Amino acid sequence: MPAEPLSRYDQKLVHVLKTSAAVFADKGYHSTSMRDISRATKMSLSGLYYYFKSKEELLFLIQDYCFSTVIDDCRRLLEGVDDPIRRLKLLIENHLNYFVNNMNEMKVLSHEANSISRDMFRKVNNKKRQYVELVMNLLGEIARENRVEGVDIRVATFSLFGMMNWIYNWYDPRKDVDVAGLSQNMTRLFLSGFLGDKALEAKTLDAGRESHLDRAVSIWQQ
Amino acid sequence: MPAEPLSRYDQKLVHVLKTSAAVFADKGYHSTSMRDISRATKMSLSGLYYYFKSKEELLFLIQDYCFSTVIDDCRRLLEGVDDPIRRLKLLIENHLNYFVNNMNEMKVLSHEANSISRDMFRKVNNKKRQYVELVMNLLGEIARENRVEGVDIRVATFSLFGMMNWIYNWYDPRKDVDVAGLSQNMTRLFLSGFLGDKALEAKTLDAGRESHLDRAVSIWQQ
DNA sequence: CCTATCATCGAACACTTGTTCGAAGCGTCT
DNA sequence: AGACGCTTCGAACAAGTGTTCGATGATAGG
Repeated sequence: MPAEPLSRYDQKLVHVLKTSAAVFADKGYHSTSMRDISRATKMSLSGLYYYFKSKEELLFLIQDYCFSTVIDDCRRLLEGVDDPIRRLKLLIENHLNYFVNNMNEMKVLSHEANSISRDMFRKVNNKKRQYVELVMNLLGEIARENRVEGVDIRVATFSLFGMMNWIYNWYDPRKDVDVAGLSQNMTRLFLSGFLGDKALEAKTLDAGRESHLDRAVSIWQQ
Repeated sequence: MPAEPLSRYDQKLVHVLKTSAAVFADKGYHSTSMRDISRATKMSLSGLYYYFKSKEELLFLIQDYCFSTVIDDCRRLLEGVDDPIRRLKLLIENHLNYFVNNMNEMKVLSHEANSISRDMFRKVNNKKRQYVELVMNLLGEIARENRVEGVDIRVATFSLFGMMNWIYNWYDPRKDVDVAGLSQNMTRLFLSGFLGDKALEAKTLDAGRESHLDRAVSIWQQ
């Protein structure tokens, strides 16, 4: 539901962003030259600088635009839904759906977060933090309502993000389950893991609490 | 348990690798110059090339050495353990323990996997594939024994790796739970999620199977 | 048709990059 | 001492980098 038609300028900007994101996703930000971007967008090298004033700002625009959309979509989707478990399920669905449909941008967002300067980083990171806090609070709420015990909320939150964000490393739309299946699987994996099965826990987890590891012994440990 | 004392050469090589890994982890491979490495290791620029013949090989050595150790440690640890659930728990513990104690190298391994050439990539990736298959088979076995249904094994496998490997994005040893707690949390999250709670599932998951998402509507979708 | 604004371009600049090469330092054994 | 192999170095090179600048083409309104 685009609010208004995009101007010629905006249309071309979006095209440049989308194309650049694909190249960045493929070769990585730092090993992509502006000449690569020029080739991919079929624009002259100097012509690109009409749309942004540095390579770094190009990366920022991709990240900011992309992440803003995830959050806005999420906010809109969760509006009016009260049950925290249902909210979580919708959030997971939205996140994965957007991720799969914009894999290039999301890869760039996940992978090149540290490749921009302090100020820009801060701006993107603020939104990121908001999003993380949304999830963390949601999990806290669910934990309270369902008397979840023995799970660190921070660990749970980032485990969920890890599950979801890792997909750009392996997910192949052509051979893997579709987005709906992906959402269903991950929702089930995480949610019933988070809520826990008290009987099961007692049986399988407490039995081997002692650690079987020496400290990591390797050549790395000087 | 180092089998034999390292030669002067090997000692220095390891020092170079470890130092370089820290710099790569901090600034990223591509935006780290050989001059940065030279500064960090307090060696001359050309002196470095006595230990490897290109920047790329340096990255490869870090990745290969580091990953080989994870796998070897894992193999050794699992030897003689038959119960698949216990095997999985040990594997998770080993993985996280090594990850936390060698965060720089693991970050480089996870983050810069695509930054090396075809041949080197293939060599590292073979080991990676072995490792992934080990886990995937393990999960298959557990699923069979416990009549786990409705979970895609591939999705489950990479969800587990996602949970574990994502930690370099957030884990801070100074403020988060220690490795033991981390293992415990993630083991519980994943395992009881994977094994599932049939009663819970029926109650919370089937209720909302319809998707509440339009396709991702955003400026990105041309 | 003229003009003002938007959009694009080629060519060049200043700088950093990874890598090489020959020579010198170092320690150890004869 | 002498000689040999292992290790380190300074200086230089060729290639590629992001960015700038002034000028040219396109487009639409008067």
